[in-house]
Amino acid sequence: MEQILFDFLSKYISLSEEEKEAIIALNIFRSVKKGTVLLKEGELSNEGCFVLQGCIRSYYLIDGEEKTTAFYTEMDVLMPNCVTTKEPSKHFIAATEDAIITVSNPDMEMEIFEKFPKFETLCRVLSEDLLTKQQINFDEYRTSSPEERYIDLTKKRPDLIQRVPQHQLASYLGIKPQSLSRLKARIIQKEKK
Amino acid sequence: MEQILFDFLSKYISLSEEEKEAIIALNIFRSVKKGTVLLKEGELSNEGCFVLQGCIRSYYLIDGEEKTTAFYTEMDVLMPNCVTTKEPSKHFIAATEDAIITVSNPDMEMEIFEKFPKFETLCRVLSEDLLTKQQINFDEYRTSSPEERYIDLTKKRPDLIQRVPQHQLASYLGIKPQSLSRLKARIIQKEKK
DNA sequence: TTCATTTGTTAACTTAAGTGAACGTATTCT
DNA sequence: AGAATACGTTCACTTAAGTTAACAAATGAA
Repeated sequence: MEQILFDFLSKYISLSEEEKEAIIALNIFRSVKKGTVLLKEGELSNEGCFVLQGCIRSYYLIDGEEKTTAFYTEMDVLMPNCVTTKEPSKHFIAATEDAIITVSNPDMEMEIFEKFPKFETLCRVLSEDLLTKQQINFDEYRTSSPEERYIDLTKKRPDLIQRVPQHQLASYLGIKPQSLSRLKARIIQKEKK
Repeated sequence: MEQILFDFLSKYISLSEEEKEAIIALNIFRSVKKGTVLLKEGELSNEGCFVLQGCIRSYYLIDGEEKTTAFYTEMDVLMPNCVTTKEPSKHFIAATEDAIITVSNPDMEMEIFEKFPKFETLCRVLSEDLLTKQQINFDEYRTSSPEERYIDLTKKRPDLIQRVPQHQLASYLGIKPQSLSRLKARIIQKEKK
């Protein structure tokens, strides 16, 4: 299990055995059951997480309706907005599948940064990386239609279409479940021609 | 002019005179004329910038049409995606108004990080901050309609509505200029009632 | 196993954004 | 100054998503 985390980290820096042990000593691995809500609207949290296995979803509750804004799967980093803003969360975080994650908070980071300064470089590069990915994602969302977004998703994250309920997927694409069904039918029609 | 930059940085760390001088010595201030294209699609750049005055715009050219995805104004940090991805840029960056900016690249960062390690902490915290802001922005975009986005913009960035051409604004809101005109007329109608 | 809830699809109708064109007004270039 | 271009709005028509409702299938709990 630890190996997945170290594989991910090795994309950014190489770790000595001592450093790996320091990470394991933090005892950060958690197992989460499907349906578990990790963060509710209005709550404060200072924990970020890394997904080793399973699927975690972020969503807003607006006029009694769930609006899904993100799915975090294997090798994804999840940092709730309230960790940075230090204000009550406006969104929910919940497990859409059974999941195994690691959990960390700023105090733990500080501790590690002091022992091993290169972890701060890791975190800087990682968050610059995440920022760019997020920016590209946002730009793609802005510059495409729901249909294009769906087709794009079948290419970039084909697993999501299988593992996630369609109404959550529709919401993630910015439309209603009925529109997603219609859109899929439309695509099949086009393919036949 | 330098003062604006130091005011911004002081939100994250306090700087000694020596550190301020080290920054000034880098000679990073640039003046940019309205209309100047700073980055074209297909080009590579490793320069990020900070806007001291004026307005810089990011946009994509899709089927001969400009799709505006961001406006950077006073105190905003602009990091083109290609700086991180190291692949040819997919978007353009241009000055929508005359502007004064600072420019920096990873080599300059490295140099500063070595002399003053706390600059790396600054950059880590700054990019974590930007990531969260970007995430909140994206979530708001996803969970609202063009009309809501327009009303939201009048509250959060009222200056933009005055200083930016309406067709760029429409594109930024994810609609055509005609729809923006219609939407504004609709809002006025509602206000009358 | 059965009953209830959740989920996914289809259909008819409504609403709002896209499209193409016209028109008046700025702005810019020569 | 005059012509050309760019800009913003309005209009009629098209297109796609929202809404409401019905129904079938899958899932889950009693």
